[in-house]
Amino acid sequence: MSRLRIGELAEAAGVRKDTIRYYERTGLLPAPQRTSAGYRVYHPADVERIKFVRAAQGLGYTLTETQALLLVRAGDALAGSEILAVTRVKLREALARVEQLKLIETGLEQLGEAPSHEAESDPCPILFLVRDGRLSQLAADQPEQISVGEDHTTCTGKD
Amino acid sequence: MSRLRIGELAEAAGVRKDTIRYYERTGLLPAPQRTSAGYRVYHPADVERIKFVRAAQGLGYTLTETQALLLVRAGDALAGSEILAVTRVKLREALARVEQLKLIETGLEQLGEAPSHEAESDPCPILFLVRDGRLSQLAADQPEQISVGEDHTTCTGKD
DNA sequence: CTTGACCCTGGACCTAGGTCCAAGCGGCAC
DNA sequence: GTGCCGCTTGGACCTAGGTCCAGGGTCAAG
Repeated sequence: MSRLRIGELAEAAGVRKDTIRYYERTGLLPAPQRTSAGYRVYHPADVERIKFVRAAQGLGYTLTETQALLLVRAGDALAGSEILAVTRVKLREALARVEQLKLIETGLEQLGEAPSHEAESDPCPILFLVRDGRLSQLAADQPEQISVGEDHTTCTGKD
Repeated sequence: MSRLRIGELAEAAGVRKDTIRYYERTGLLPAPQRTSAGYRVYHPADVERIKFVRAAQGLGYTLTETQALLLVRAGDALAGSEILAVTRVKLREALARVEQLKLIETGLEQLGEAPSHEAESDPCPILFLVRDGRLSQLAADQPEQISVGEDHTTCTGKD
C-alpha cells in the first residue's frame, strides 16, 4: 500500500480529486508517475505535501507563495529569503487584524450589554466601528502605510 | 459641495466607480437619489460608509457580514449579537494565524542564518513548516477544532 | 451646436481557487 | 463478458469581489 491512486490520495489528504489535479496543473504538486493505463500514482509523502499546501492556503499564502514555501520545505534556502519578506508582511497584517477585531469584539459586547444608554466607555458608541484612523489601516491597498492622520472622526451616526 | 456624483465619491473614497455601483447592486450601499437625468447623487457620509466597507473587507468580513456590521453601525443592536459570534471566530482564526506565522517567520530566519548545519534550535530544520499538528489547524474546514494529535511527525525531507 | 468630460445600463470578463460534467478507457468480480 | 467502480481528458461552471466595455444620454464651455 505504499503507492496511492488519486482517489486514495484525495481521501487521505482530505481534498477532492479535482483539487489534486488542479494543484498539479498549477504546479503545486509535481506531475506524478503514471501506470501504463495512464492512472496517476502517488507516493504517501504526497499526503503531507497536500496537507502542507492546505495549511499554507489557510494562512493566507497564495498559490505562488505556497510554491515558494514548498521549495523551502524541500531545502531551498534561497526561496526562504523571498518568502520571509512575504511572511513578515502577512504577520504584520495579521497582528493589525487581531487588534482591529478585538476592538470590534469589545464594541459589540458593550453594545449588547448596554442596550442604548449608559455606554460610558465611549462617548459615541457607533464610533468603535468607525474611527477610521484605526479601522481603515487594513483597507489601504498598501498595508505598509500606517497613516493615522485624516481627522474625519466626526460623530454623525445617521446616514 | 454637499452632494457628490459617483466619480467624486469614488475619488473621495478611493475606489472605482464600478465598485460603488457593485456595492449598490449587492446592497452594501443603499440606492442613492438620482438627478432628473438619472445621475446618482451621494451624501458626503457615503464616503465614510464606503471606507467602512473597505475596512471590514480588509478584516476578512464577507459582503454579507459587512452588511450586518453596517446595520450595527447604524444603531441596530440585534444585528450586533449575530456579528459578534462571527467576529469571535475571526478573532480566534486571526490569533492562530499570528502564531503560525510567527513560527514560520522564526523558522525562515533561522534558515537564513544557519545555512545548512548548526541549526541547533530544531533537530529537523524543515519541520518548522511541517509539524502538521500545528500547521494544519488552519487547514481544517472547521477552524474550531484544535486537535493536535496525528503523530505523523516524521522527518523525511525529500519528496 | 459641437466637443469633451461625465454619467447611464447590461453584460462580458477577470483572478483565485476550486468543482463538476460528459464521454470514454481500465480493471476486477461474478 | 458484462457490471460497476475508478480513472482519464477537456472544458464549462462556480463564488467572491470586482473591473471593463459598448452604446448611448447629459451638461457646461467655447
